[in-house]
Amino acid sequence: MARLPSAERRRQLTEAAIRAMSRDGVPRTTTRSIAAEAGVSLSVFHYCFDSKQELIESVITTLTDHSVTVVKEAIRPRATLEGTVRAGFQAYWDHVRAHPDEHMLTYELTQYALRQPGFEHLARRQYELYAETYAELIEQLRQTMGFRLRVPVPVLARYLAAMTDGLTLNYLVLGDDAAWTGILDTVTAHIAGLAHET
Amino acid sequence: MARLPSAERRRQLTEAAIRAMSRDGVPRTTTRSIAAEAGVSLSVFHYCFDSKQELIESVITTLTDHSVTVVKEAIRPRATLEGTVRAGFQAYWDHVRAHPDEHMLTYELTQYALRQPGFEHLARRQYELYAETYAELIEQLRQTMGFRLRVPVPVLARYLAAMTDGLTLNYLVLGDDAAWTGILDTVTAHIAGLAHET
DNA sequence: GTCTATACACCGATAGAC
DNA sequence: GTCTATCGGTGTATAGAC
Repeated sequence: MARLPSAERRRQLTEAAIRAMSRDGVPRTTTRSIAAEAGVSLSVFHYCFDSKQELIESVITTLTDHSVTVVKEAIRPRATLEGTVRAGFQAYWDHVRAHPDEHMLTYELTQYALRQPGFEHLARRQYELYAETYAELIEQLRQTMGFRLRVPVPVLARYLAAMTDGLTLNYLVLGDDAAWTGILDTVTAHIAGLAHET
Repeated sequence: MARLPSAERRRQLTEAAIRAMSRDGVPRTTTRSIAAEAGVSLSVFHYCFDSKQELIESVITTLTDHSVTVVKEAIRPRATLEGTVRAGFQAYWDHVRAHPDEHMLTYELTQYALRQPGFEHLARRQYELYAETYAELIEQLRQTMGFRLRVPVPVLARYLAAMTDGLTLNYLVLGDDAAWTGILDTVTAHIAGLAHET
């Protein structure tokens, strides 16, 4: 087995864990299966990570940063405010439909973190980061496109984060792609209606 | 050990499992800990249930029916439509704040069911039942209080189910009780605004 | 520092005695 | 119906080779 620096091995094992957990689910993913997926022995795993928890912490931070990137890239100014909101939701929704396993995994890891003593902060960081990301994007759009909001930015940001979270989870459970267009339309109209021109 | 009929033992074990899982989380709840919580031996457990999966199926159906009852009891006609919606959200929200562990457990069990081959139908049944319950309540309120809706009932029902689900999960992760009143106000105004008098 | 081999306690599940 | 013994598999730890 090639001798690689520990940092590189950690990256390999983290990516292997994301693949294995997305495919098999968190509970069924064992340290042995992660090591096999990365092509190393179980002992190498425990040389790079003190425990399975430490590996999962690495997985959570990696995936959280990725999700924030997805949301940030989904939203950018268009011709009208309603069009901007619609395109943003659509881009995010397309990502959910294209990568359901990855989104499912983030929910599983949230539950894992909430139940693991000393890991609650990772779940909170994840959800706070979502709300902060939405808040930044709203503020940015507000300045670029010029409008006022009928509700405070932090309230709208948390509402957006929670609502998209709920829609995503319900889609992952129920599927039925066609059923959500009407809901996205209703939500889009609501959000756009919360803003008015200055 | 007293010799009880198998059906009674199943009920005891199901209730013991709900207590143990709410307290310790699903992954940490072992068949041995459930048996101990119910005051029986491990073998009695495997006499009443073929597997841990079969016990969990019993837990899921029990809790799903309970959640539906909570939502149904939360919503009943008041003086105004906005007041009805507000009181409904408030009653549901009070239940979430009073029993966070039970709500957390339902999310964990949803994830469990989605990942367990042959159990996906339990997760779907759960979420379909929520949407159906909301649809029934909307229809019932519509006839009692007399109003029309700007969106089809099934769309509004699914939207309500998904949104309350997302708000609940975000509250369970972030806590911060005070932060959600503004969001509940915004949502209440939106939902009430989707209806108009006939 | 990196990797191999092996051992241990615990889990879910089952067979078989009483 | 109830219990003991036991199985393969899991997370974790460590002694020691390279």
